Amino acid sequence: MTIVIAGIDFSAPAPEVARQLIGVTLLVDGVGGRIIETEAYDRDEPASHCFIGETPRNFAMFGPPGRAYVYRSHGLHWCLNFVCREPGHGAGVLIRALEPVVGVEQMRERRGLEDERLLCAGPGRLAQALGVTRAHNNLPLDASPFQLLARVAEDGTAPLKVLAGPRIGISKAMELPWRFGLAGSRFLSKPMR
DNA sequence: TGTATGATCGCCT
DNA sequence: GGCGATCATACAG
Repeated sequence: MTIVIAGIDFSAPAPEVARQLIGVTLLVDGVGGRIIETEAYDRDEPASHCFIGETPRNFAMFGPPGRAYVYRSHGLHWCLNFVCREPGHGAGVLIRALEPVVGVEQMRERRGLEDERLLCAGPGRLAQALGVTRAHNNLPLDASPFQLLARVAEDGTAPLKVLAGPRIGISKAMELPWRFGLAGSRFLSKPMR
């Protein structure tokens, strides 16, 4: 069984989906932009919420692929993930940053901030700018309020340059290069190296 | 440019 | 009881 949204097969392994998501446009209620930074997580690896098995918090990650998994981080921030692999596996992609494109003014209002560079540079900031909360947990990504738009074919120039590196803010499985980012983008939460 | 710290809460041990 | 898949602010150098 495969589920394809915006040209991406969400039943693929998380690192693969994470890499392919770079350049895809994500809108929530018509507000959003181009994904430029992601991280992959899988139940077989101890940095993942799924490592310990299914719980009330992470149940969405064990559901069908192509849905959202939203969790609260540090009691303050919401973070948005895309579920992948087959149902019951436990894998997902954390959306860490995007380049604001549509509804920039509304994002500014939600964030109470002028600097466009910091509107969506980080998972907590991104969720706030897009108005993502627990209410979005377990919702399918191919239906309202979500909208995923396939990466537009580059106009004959070079394909997107995607770099990989260690994930941010974790203390386990640091060796996995499962963070992906668009090379040189100024909207990254941190530069890639 | 870098390191430290507080805010704040659900979930796990 | 403790600890985050974080962020903003406050300082030091």
